[in-house]
Order: sequence, then structure tokens, then C-alpha cells
Amino acid sequence: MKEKVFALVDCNSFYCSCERLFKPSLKNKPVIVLSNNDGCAIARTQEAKDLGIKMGDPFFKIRDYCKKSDIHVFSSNFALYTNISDRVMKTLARFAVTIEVYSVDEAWLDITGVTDDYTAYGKKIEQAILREVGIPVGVGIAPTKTMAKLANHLAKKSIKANGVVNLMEKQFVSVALKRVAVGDVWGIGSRSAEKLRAINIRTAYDFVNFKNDKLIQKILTKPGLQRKQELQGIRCFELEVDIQDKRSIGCSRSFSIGVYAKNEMKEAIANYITHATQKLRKQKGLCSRVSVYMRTSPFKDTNQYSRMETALLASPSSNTCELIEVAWAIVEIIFKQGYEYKKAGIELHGLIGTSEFQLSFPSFSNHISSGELMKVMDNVNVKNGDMCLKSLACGTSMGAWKMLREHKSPSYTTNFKHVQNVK
DNA sequence: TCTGGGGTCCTAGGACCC
DNA sequence: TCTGGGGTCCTAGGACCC
Repeated sequence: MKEKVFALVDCNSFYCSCERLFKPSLKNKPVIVLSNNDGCAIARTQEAKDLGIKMGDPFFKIRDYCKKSDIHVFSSNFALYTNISDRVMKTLARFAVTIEVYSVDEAWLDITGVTDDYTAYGKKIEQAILREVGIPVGVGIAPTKTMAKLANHLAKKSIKANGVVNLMEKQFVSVALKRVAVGDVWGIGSRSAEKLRAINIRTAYDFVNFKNDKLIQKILTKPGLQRKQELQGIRCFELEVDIQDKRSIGCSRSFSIGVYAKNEMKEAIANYITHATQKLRKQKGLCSRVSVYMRTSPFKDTNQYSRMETALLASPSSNTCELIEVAWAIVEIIFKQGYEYKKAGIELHGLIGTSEFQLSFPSFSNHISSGELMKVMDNVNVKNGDMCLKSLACGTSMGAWKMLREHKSPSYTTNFKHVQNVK
């Protein structure tokens, strides 16, 4: 197998960096970004980390501390982050043979053979993103994805690295492995790390040098063993360049205020189905199973209840109204009166492409007309704003499940009314 | 008062078939 | 009295990711 060179480019505290772009006064100041409902901290700058803010800290617990410590707080503004992300990815694409956009804030680049000095090349990438988009990034370079991820981890931690760590230079590999806790290896979560510590594996170095692969596979299953091999330089994962259709589509929300009434729950579920079926039609898919779930707050002492049920469709569909009906039938079964519900969601499974599905004649004619209706709805919504035309099942109020966003920044890049003035 | 959301992959175990 | 076993498919749930 021919050796490849992968670079993992990952934006530093991405959401916070986006907020800073439009408020330069926040440079070197602690900043955090909150999840939906202003629930918990999901992005933190180094300064905020240094002040002890942890990933996932509930905002209500740190609100006073933030005020006292002058930590700047933002609600999430995903339209802004997605837009900045596009700019980052476009710039990155110039530097790679192929690129896999892995998430909103990171991408894998295949840079095999593009230079004879990969470290310098990494530096060039980092500076281009900073100069052209204004976002700081870290770059990890290595012959496998898992190693590149580890290199990236070190690039962000080490001041000496100056943003780029290159593990193509073999003499640095064991030093690097020794400096990373096994739980920080990509794909080794807290549960797995705990099991590994029980057999005395603490660092990535211990992990790589553990001789019993059978035991590793038994504890961590197949992907776990693949991580180990990748850290030994054996490539198990390639870049995934083509955009794949989703294999499942879900939509769920936590409620800002508890929901007690069945009709409110049904309204919420209808909205989630609407959202998910829009996505489903976008990839020209049909789903064959619908799941609905709801639960009380696991953080509360009150009576707990949680249940999920799945319904198999008579024939695969992407019709919003049809799927709302099915989902509501599940609500009728699993909704129990007397609980304070804090979260609910739906999932669409068994997705197939429209063309893969052979329709019998009677359902075929139905399918055409309902397909036309959905097309009209989708078009109206694209032109006039999301959810301006929807099923009455979604309700006209926003009920108790409305979202809280007290600290949202303006939509600087996606709404003309919010474009900044330069004087 | 107040603890995110959207995915993927894997496995165990049940159902079913011959 | 004695009542197989292997293969396949499906799904719920766990673990992980960002």
C-alpha cells in the first residue's frame, strides 16, 4: 500500500472565533457560545478554558461566574457559523489533491506529493486561512487519519509547534504518542478509555505497544482495533470525498419549559417531522420506518419516564402529512399523562432513493399527486422563508417548546439588515 | 427557573427459515 | 422419553464523533 500524506485542519474554538470576527474587541478575551435554549457551553476560547469553563457546563450554573469574570457569552448562531465554514473550506480546497469536509470546523486534506516540506506547507495553509477568512486553525500531518488527528491535537496544545505538527517525520512519533492520553485518541471515548486504563493502558504510546490485539478487539470492537493500527501507521480509513446520502435523519429538541399536554407534544412532533421530511426530499429519499421518542428530564428528581416506539410504513414515503399521521399514532401510544416532558424527537430510518422503489399501480397514482403537493410546499418555503407554508398539525403558536436565545449575535453574513456598517 | 442536536457504526440477541 | 443447528435479517441500544 502506497503511503499517503493527510493533513487535518481544525478551526480553533470555531464558534467563538466566528463571533470574534465581527467583534475584534474580543481578541484575547474569554468567549463562550451556548447550545440551543442557551442550555450549556459548547464552544470556549482558550481564555474561557483557562478560567475553568468546561465543555457542556450548564449555563444556569455558570451565569454568575461569567458575569463576574467578564466572560462574553453568545447564543448559537448557526447561520453565521455555516457561512464562515464555507469560506474556510473553499480556501482549503486550493491546497489539496482531494478534501473531505468532516464537520463544520474541520477537514481532511490529501496532500500526498504536493511538496517536499510538509511542515512548511502546513504553515502555509494555516496562514492562508487566518489571512483570508480570519479564523485561526491547527494543522496535523500524518500518514493516517487517526495519526493526523493526534498531530492536530498536539498542534493546538504545544506553543512550540506553532500551529503545525508533522508526524511524517518518524523520529517524533513515539514522543508524540507518549504525550497524548489514550482517551484523547480519535474514536476512544470515555467508556473505552476507562476499560483500557483497567488493563494499564494510559497513553496512546501504551495503546500502540500493547501486544494482544484480540483483547483490544474484544474490548473496543473492530473500530477500536483499527484506531490502534492507524496509530502504527497502517491506513484503515480513506478520505470520503463524495457526499453520501444520509442513512438516517432525525430531529429533536429540548423544551425550554416542560411540556405536559398531549396536544402540545403532537404539535412539536409534527414540526420535527416537517423538518426531517424536508431534508429527506432534498436527498430524493423515502423512509420506511418512523420512530418517536419523548422523555422527562434526567437531571430532575421528579418521576422519570422515557419511551421510544417505531412504526413500519405500509409503503416507503417522504410525504410530510402521511408521516405526521404515523408519528401521531405513536404519540397516542407512548404519551403518558402526568409527566413533565423535557425532550422529544423523531427519527426516520430505512432510507432508500426514490428511484430504488417500485410502486404498485394504485399507490403510484397517489404518490404522484402527493409528490406534487410536497414539491409545491418545498418551493414556497424556499422562496418565502422556512416553514411559512406548513401543515396545520404544526400549530400556529410556538408552544412551550419554543427556543430560548437571549444572547444571539446578528446574522452578519446572511441577512442584509444585519450587515455591519463601516464608518 | 435553567443541562444541545444530529449523525454513524457496531454488536447482541431475537425471529425466522430450512 | 427423546425435540438441531446454522445462516440471515432485523432492530434496539451503546459508544462515539463534532
